[in-house]
Amino acid sequence: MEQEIKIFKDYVKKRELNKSWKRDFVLQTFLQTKDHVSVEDLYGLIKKKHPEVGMTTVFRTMKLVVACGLAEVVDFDDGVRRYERKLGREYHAHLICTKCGRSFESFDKSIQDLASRLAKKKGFTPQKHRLEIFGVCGSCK
Amino acid sequence: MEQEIKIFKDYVKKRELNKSWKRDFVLQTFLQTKDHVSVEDLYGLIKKKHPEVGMTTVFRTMKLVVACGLAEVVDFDDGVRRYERKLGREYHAHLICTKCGRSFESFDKSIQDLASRLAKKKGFTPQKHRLEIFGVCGSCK
DNA sequence: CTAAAGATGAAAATGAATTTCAGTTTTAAT
DNA sequence: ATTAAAACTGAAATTCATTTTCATCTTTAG
Repeated sequence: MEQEIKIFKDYVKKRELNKSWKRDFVLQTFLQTKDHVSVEDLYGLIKKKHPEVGMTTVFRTMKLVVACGLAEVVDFDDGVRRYERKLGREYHAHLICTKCGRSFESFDKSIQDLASRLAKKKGFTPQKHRLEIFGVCGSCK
Repeated sequence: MEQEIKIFKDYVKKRELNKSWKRDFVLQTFLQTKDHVSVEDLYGLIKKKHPEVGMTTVFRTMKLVVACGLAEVVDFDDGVRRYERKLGREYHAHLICTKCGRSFESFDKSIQDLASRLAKKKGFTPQKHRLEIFGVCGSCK
């Protein structure tokens, strides 16, 4: 987490942005989450301690957090943007249960291998990829 | 295309919906498209011949077309829902160029194999999956 | 033919995300 | 420390894709 905060601060400095405790608090709150949080989720958590931080700031901060590579946007097909921590986490696929809505992660080297193989085959320089598997989870069936 | 029209008509009958030439025309227009069309794309095509068909009907019809399995929703991260024909098309990954925005398809058996292997490993019954690879295409670099 | 069930388009509503703007905070130069 | 410029902020307004509403038109069964 220290490392992530440093990356964020460096990024803020590089972009010549001012410092702001609200922004820092949004980041800190985000870094304490697991899995996949929406802005609304985060805003709910933040409000408990600092109701003076607005939703807009959460949106704005998360855009920065993505921009500096600390978070990634994930899409579960429900119209809400979610974020997950990126740093130090290997690439992973998402398994989304279509019954209970819970999501799981699958770490597997072969996903990356496959993605870059397919990209090269088409003359692409791959930047990122995502694999989402929808199905029914063990406890739902 | 005949086959797809039959599937649609059967589905409409099963759901006890009335018939409607407008709906049929939306389907027909969709079936003539390649790649990945948004409702706006489709509406543009439809308006040329039948300006009396409204955007709402296109939205409503495409929901049916997806429901009966003739189309699939694809997400290119730009906030617009796109549809692609499904029937008789093998599963494929999408390669999306982050410079020009064009998208390509990659057919490769190993994607399915990998997805179902990962699903089973987690106790999931897989229903569908999607793989999107973002990068820079050959002509953009 | 006719009434009920469905389908339709225009307009209103929705809802997540973004922009605007006036007021607040931070910064860097004094 | 003072201060003016630049950046940041929340609330409200805006955007934009999609959905809903509703009065009207079309289809269907009887």
